Amino acid sequence: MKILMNDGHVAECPAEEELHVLRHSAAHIMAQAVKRLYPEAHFAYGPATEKGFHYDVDLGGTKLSEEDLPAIEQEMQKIVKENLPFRVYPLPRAEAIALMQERGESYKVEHIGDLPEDAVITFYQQGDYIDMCVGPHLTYTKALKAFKLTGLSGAYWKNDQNNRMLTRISGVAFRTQDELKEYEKMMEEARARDHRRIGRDMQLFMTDDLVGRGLPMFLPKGYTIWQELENYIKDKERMLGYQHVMTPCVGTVALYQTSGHWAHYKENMFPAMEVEGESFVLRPMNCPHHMMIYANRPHSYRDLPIRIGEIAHDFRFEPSGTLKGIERGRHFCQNDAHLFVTPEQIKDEVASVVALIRDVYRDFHITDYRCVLSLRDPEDKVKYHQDDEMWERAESALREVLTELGISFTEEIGEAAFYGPKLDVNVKPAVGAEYTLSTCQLDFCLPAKFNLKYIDQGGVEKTPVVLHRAILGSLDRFMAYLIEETKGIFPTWLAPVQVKVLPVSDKSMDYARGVYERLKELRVRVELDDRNEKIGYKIRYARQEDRVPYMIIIGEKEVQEGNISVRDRDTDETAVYSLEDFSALLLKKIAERK
RNA sequence: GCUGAUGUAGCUCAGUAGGUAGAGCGCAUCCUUGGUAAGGAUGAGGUCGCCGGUUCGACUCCGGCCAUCAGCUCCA
Repeated sequence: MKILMNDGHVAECPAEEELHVLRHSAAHIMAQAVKRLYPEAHFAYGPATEKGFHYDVDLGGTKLSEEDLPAIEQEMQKIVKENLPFRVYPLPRAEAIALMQERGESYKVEHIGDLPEDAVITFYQQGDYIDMCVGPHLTYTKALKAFKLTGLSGAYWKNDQNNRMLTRISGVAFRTQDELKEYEKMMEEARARDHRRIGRDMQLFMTDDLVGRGLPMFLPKGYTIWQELENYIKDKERMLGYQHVMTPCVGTVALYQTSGHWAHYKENMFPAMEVEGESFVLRPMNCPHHMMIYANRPHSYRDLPIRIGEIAHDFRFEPSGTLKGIERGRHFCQNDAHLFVTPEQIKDEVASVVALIRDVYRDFHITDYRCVLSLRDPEDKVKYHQDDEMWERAESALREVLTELGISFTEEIGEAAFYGPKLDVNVKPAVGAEYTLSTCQLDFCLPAKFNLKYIDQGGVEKTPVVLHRAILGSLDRFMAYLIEETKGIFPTWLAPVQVKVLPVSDKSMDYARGVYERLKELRVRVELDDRNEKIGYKIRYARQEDRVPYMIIIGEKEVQEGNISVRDRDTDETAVYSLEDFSALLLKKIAERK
């Protein structure tokens, strides 16, 4: 594929760049189509994206609806057919501004203002459409062979919600029609994996308007998984010396004033409740409660590290537009812990947290994740606790430890908690934007605010350092992730129903019931399908609806021979066992969390 | 919260130029006792998201609200 570089020469495109160029040019072609249909349109940013492209457009008073997309797409097809050549030319800054002003492209003018004084400003033009752009681009419009407009949404100018909202028109583009079809198929599969859909189909959780927005409720089957996860992580933590506590979901406003949440986090909290002259809030985090537990009695350096863990219910007033099933709600349960350590212990404890994250990810086969060192934005005087020296110390300490541990991470400014920097481990869901699963945060701030102390070797009072960490993040979100990764086909130890007993007919019902009762005694999560249906129907149901790992089929043959036929979900193969042999194997598998 | 779209049975979806609704699956009952992914019959389910307005009459038209979805912003 030939591409037009911004110095005017035509080059062969490196294979790995092809899609990006294609998509970027698609954005320009779309802009041209939009300009033809809506001469009043002005353009902001129009980049290539992961699977396609979008352009943020200011249409003045014109409202676009999804019904208008086919017309824009058709106009794009027309432009492709016209096979217009792309041209490129540089302009001196003043002329560039003049050209954009003349065309009413105020966003481009503003963009030029943000560029360095000596920047070379290049313009790409196809037909009568001119766009300020560094390129490269296609050489002819006909090179765009497979694209589709996918949606319409809003987007803030420069991603700032204080700015004007523009109309974002999005599309996808690929090298060939086949690739496009492949993509559409993949998207359909992704939608089928959406945890909200599977959660409803499998009866894992529900929501109700009357209960409230962003307040999911776990149904018996979902809560079963939830409890298994809770036991799993608490068990791991106990082995690492964590002690678990239980604290209330409410605290006084004064508590959160002390911690600084009231100053830095109030926007995300439910408003205060006045009771008998005191103000209470639903807690958004558990740090203050755990600080008070630490402060409950004096500590020696010999006691540290103290690791306080809790599966804690939290409430955050999330903007309504951000709620998403159990991935992000206004109530959730954190797998939270606070590690109170001496400065010398920071490194070992961070290492131990990182090791735990890796261990857990191995258990759940999580391989596709990204580590981010989240730093404060020093310019943001509102969001962050103000203490430059403290931030300097915390950020460099955390960076140093992560580097020493050989973790590859990217740094992101303005992503820190108000009290300190964090290591975030991010994953991507089937549908939607990346989110944080695990986090480990280094905090020199809260221990001081709560005046926490320990007595060091020399008998001197010192302030401990606190690590805030969540491994499963929130159980809710972790479950959302698991549902999407497994498509609801949970490993046996997590499966809400582990075994389903399916009698072939009433003649084998008594025997089947005996098998069912025995497995129940062994604490296996077992169900008996005693409905008056054919065996084929029961099997289909057990597979499709419940995704049950094991089906035990009981007919007259099994009754006579005194054994059971077990059909394995994963292999689809049926084998004959004695009930005792099978249950021994099953219990072992469950105990090993497989 | 912002921009846009959507809201009909448990689920997936039809439907009416305004005359109070249908299908498939699921569910219940009966027949069938059937051996590894759909046996048959009958039946019960709907304040057509909620509240107002226009109209003789609104699921349909208009307004407001609520919720959901996509994206933006934000976050565990």
